[in-house]
Amino acid sequence: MNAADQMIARGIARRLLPWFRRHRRDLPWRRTTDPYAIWISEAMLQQTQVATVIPYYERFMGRFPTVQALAAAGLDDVLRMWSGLGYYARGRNLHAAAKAVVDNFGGELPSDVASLRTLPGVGAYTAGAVASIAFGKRAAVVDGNVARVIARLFAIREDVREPGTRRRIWELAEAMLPSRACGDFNQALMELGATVCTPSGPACLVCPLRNGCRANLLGATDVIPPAAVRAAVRAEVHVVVAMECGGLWLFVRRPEDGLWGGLWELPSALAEPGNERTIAGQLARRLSGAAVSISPNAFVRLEQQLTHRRITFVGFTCRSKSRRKIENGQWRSLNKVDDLGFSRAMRRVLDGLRAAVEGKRARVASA
DNA sequence: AAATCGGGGTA
DNA sequence: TACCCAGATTT
Repeated sequence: MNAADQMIARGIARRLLPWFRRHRRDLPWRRTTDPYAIWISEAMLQQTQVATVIPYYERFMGRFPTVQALAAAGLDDVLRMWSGLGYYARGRNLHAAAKAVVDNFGGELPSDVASLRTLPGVGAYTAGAVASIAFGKRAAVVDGNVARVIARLFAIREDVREPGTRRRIWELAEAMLPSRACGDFNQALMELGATVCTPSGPACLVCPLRNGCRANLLGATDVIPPAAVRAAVRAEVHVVVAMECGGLWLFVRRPEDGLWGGLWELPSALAEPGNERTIAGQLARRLSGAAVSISPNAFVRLEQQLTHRRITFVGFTCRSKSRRKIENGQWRSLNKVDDLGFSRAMRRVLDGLRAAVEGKRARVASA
């Protein structure tokens, strides 16, 4: 880092901290000093916007108010509270980390970056955030907001996702840290990125750092930082088999690794456009262990957009002669599955199934 | 270094 | 539609 960068870096906090005191949003996790609560919020905020997190945070803290409560809970219970929030490894890691805090740290969240980093799901960002915000330690953070703000302040035109660029941005973030109020300073940088120094159309006119910002002086905030190059979205078809026997339906738990790891679902399999019913038939036969006939028509067909794929769900019903015991499976009433964690996509499939079952019941009743 | 992992907000 | 969000982990 050169001397000019050092000069700029040291002047940031003096302008940013007063701005933050006036403009800080009132967020649930800013009303507490409990390190556990702050940690939960940071885990939920990974790749997830503030507005999305708020209701999940409130529910989660109501159900697991302490690290002991979280550590004592079952994984299913944790994933159920995470249901719909996405990136479910976060929930699994949080649960494992809570147990580690109880087992290895006497039930108190460690306060230093190195110890925090040993917890599953706690990376460089989260360790710095918890250390600085919850414990007042002098630790930097770099998230998407901070990377964008720093790239613009110093007119860094390289891809901020490149490791070399990331290292430079971390160094600058550390150089900018004031000697105290580091938690506020880190939050201020992120708040600025979220509300003023936005990805497109930043509000430079009201930015407290506009005078020292090289991208602003160059009129280059629209090209700094450069947009990410993203992988193409691929299309997939997932068939779903809703297998019923005596009013109960078969649910299975997905393997812990991979998409929607550890969540529950109606049994599903990857298919190709056109062979949905064939694949569904094979899946149904494998599950029931006997010849079964699946419905001629799909009870639901819907699309779920993920970041890197567009998944079409096609669901078929079938009736099993017996409720076979399936590993990681349960036979449940359709209306009593609130204790299971589902993906957003599977919840929509289940809504479609309930509607189809209700519709059939109504037709039978009126006949 | 690259791939993987969700779902929603916003222009 | 395209891009991004208080990233971490695995390969």
